[in-house]
Parts: sequence; structure tokens; C-alpha cells
Amino acid sequence: MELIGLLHASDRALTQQELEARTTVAADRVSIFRSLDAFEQAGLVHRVLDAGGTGRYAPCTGGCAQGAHVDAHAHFHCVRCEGVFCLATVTVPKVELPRGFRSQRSHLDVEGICKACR
Amino acid sequence: MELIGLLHASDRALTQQELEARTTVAADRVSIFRSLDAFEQAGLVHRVLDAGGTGRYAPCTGGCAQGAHVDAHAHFHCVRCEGVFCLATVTVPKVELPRGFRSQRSHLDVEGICKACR
DNA sequence: CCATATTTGCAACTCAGTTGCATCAACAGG
DNA sequence: CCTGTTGATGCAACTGAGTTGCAAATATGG
Ligand SMILES: [Mn+2]
Ligand SMILES: [Mn+2]
Ligand SMILES: [Zn+2]
Ligand SMILES: [Zn+2]
Repeated sequence: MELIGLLHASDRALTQQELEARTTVAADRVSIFRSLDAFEQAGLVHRVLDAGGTGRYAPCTGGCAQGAHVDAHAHFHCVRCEGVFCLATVTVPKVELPRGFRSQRSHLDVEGICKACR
Repeated sequence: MELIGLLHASDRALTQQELEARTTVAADRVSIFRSLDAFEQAGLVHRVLDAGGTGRYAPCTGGCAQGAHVDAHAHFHCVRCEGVFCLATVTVPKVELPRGFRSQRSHLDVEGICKACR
């Protein structure tokens, strides 16, 4: 699908709306929703929530497969442009948890000003 | 307000709805929304998004003041009961960012099974 | 070519969040 | 005690993202 290409071409994670606006072959928002859903399932893209709680999509780098994501990298949220960036080089540090909690996965979200916004 | 008391009495962060359900003096959901908003502004409570992107509220521990939050602790998200827990003892580790990104604040969300759910 | 399976579009609905406006309660000055 | 002003509250309505059902369109394969 064209969607994956658009995601790879972008420097930041894109919302459903942004993708809809960029597709050359006009597609219904529901179709895009369903495609992204399928791609996420398939381990091709991953979804991250921005500060407002809306989903943004980015391509998986590798290692992710059918229902098993290994996107262990941190994400940067720009408070200026609202952009969300995958920090592929930044792995999420393990932390010591209080007794009783069993950890499965962690997400690290760094908030600040992005490259383009300063 | 009664809301702050309810938050302190809970072991986990609560949604607007959950708070509305627990108030003895019935209050409109909009009033609760506005109160929580004000309390957050005032540095009395902080808001954290759960896995579904809905806001949950927890009391601030201390140090937070008028528009300046210092809640630097991690949060635990239970995949079973959907509960969100403040991990007051777990501070968010600083990470090295790629060139150009200026960090202001970080959020660490740990996903797994909570104490009560195992 | 036809039967069947998959994909797509459209309409409609949910749910949290948010806003406008009218009303009510508190309160201070007179 | 009356009154005008201020802030809190309630109700209705709207937004935006996500989601579902169903029917039409398209692909697939015999
Ligand atoms: Mn990513
Ligand atoms: Mn917290
Ligand atoms: Zn930016
Ligand atoms: Zn749990």
C-alpha cells in the first residue's frame, strides 16, 4: 500500500488524517483506519499516542513480525509543532519496580523542542 | 473539594467517569471536568493518559505548584484491569538524545500485570 | 463466465473532551 | 434586609478520533 511509503518518507509519525491528506489515490478514512490496523497487526507499522491522545503511525524498523512488536525505542514529542519522532537509537531503560508489579513492556516519551522548531 | 479526597483514597489513577460515580454529592460531569482542570492548573492533581488515550487523575505528591508540575515519577499500566498506578518511587531516567532535540520533561510508562491482578 | 471471497465506501454510532449560555449561590456595599 | 456583582453549577450541544454494520465494488479461482 501507498501508506507505508508515506510513513517512510516522513520524518515524524503521522496521524490517520495526515495520511489521508497525502494519499494520491483518494481513500476513505475508514479504509485507511483498517489498513493501518492490519499493518500494525502484521508488524509493519507501530502506533504511538501523541500528547493529545491521538494515534500517530510510524514504520517498524525491523524485527517486528506478525503480532509481535519489538519497537523498544523512545519517542520525542515536540511541544511546539506537536510532532512525534521515533528515536530509533534511544532504547527504553529498564527500571526497578515496586514489589508485585510484573513488567512486560515500557514506553519512554521525551517532551521538548524538536530539531526543526528551534 | 471531595474529588481530591477520592483521589487520595484510591490506589490507582481515576477517570472523570470513575470520579463522577464516586462522589456523594452528585455533580455534573462538566463540573468535575472543570474542577479537575483547575486542580491540575493549581498543581494539586496530575493527569496521565491510559493505554486507550483517556485521561486519568492522581493527586500530586508535593513540590508541585501553580502551573509547575514536578511529577517526575513513572506510571504503571496494567494490561489486565486497565489500572494506572503512580510509581512514586520510580524516577524517570535521563537518556541521551540525538543531536538537535532539546528535552524538557519525560514520561515513562511501564506496561504489565499489577499486584492485584496476579 | 460465474461463484465466492476480499476490499472499499458510506452512514451511523460511541466516547471523551470541550464550549456556550442560562441559572443559581455566595457575598459585599449600601 | 435589599441588591448588584462575581463565581460556581447544570444542561445542551458540538467536536474529533475511533469504530461498526452493511451494501456495493472489486478481485480471485475454477
Ligand atoms: Mn517509533
Ligand atoms: Mn502519577
Ligand atoms: Zn517541533
Ligand atoms: Zn491490574
